[in-house]
Amino acid sequence: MPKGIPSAAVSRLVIYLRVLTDLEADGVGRTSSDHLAAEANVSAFQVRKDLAYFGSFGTRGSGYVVATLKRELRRILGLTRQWNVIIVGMGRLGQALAAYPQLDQYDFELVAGVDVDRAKVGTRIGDLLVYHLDDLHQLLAEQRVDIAFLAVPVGAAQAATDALVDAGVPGILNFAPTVVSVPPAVTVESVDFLAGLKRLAYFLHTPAHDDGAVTS
Amino acid sequence: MPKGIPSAAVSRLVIYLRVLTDLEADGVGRTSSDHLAAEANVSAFQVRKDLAYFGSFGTRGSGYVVATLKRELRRILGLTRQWNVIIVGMGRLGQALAAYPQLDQYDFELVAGVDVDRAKVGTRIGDLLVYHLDDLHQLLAEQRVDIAFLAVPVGAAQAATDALVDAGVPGILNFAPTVVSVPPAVTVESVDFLAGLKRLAYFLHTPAHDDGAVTS
DNA sequence: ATATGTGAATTGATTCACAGCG
DNA sequence: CGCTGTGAATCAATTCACATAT
Repeated sequence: MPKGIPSAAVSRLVIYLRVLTDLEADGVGRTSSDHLAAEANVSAFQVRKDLAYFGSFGTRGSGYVVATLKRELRRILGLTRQWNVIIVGMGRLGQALAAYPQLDQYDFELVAGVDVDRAKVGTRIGDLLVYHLDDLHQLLAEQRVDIAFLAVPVGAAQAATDALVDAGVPGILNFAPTVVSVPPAVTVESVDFLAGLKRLAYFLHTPAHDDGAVTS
Repeated sequence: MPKGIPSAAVSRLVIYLRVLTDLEADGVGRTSSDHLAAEANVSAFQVRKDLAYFGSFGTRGSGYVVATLKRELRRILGLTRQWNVIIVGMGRLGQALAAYPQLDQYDFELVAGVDVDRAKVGTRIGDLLVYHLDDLHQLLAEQRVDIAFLAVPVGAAQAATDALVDAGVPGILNFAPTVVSVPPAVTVESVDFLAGLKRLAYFLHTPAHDDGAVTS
């Protein structure tokens, strides 16, 4: 069924899922596209269209059952299986990520750290055993790895990416403020706060904005 | 001149600026849309169109002068003036941001920390003096503040945002994994690694991807 | 009566082809 | 002759209006 889905729609599904989680925690049983739209800062049309890309999950006249829609969104987003994650680069950022509390909320499981610093290799940081970047193949032989958090300095990002690709890691969440190149079989998402900061500078610097809304 | 500029174009300008900075560091004096495109993982059409939104900066037949184009992009993005930044939420993330090395590279100047923990208020973290959230007005009276890094827990994000809006902070870089609402006069950019992670899960989970490229 | 689901219309962004200039 | 700059064309995404189901 997924055919030509705007990737912006996927970003919004993530938001809807959060809203639903909050609603469920508040004991709300049913909701509507209007309500979801208000919480997510988008239009109700948008909510219904985004959901329609994947199926139909509501009942006309009465809206959506929170628990049902939440379950469906988790399924659509792939959040019903376990994802094994390694952290590449155990500096300040890598360590902060290792200590991040709610990662396992949706079965993201940290399975190892990776660094090039021999002083760190073999130690435990948090409860992650640290491997050397050169031992990635060995690590991947022992352990399925779905996702790598790339938390190395800019200058090391492409080389580390190449090593990850070579070892067969299919997904990379890139925290380095640079574009990394990968072959088509590998998927990269970037989390780039310096880019966000500079976009913000642009919007503040330049009049002509009417929004007040959010981007990811 | 800025009229109906795709916000994706702004994101790409940030990338082009990085590429130019690298080129300059390598002593390269001239470049072309083809070359920039290759480095930024986009098409040469895209590079030229993005630049054309703001003016014309090259010379036909020979391309762009690195130093000139870099200067123009800095000007367009608003990176030629100083931006005063406060960090709201001096927990693990706030402290990591306070210690981030290259922030002043483009005149982003950290001027204060903010927290609600009385044990932190009045102390220095890094070299940031920490204010109480309730004293924002006082802080803003002493000091121009252009941008707040919102690094508080999810549950506190909207309340802290309201306080920032009320105190008159025009720009917010939101690190909390939630949508915050602001009036139209305030600009928010979000840096949401959990959302990025879930998008990544979706793309890995769902076939139908041909890309290998990046998003911000 | 009410709120979803969806084809059609509109708006927006990207791609293209080539005119324009050095 | 080469590479930029840009109107025109294509492609994608959002908005809308309303038919549809409960």
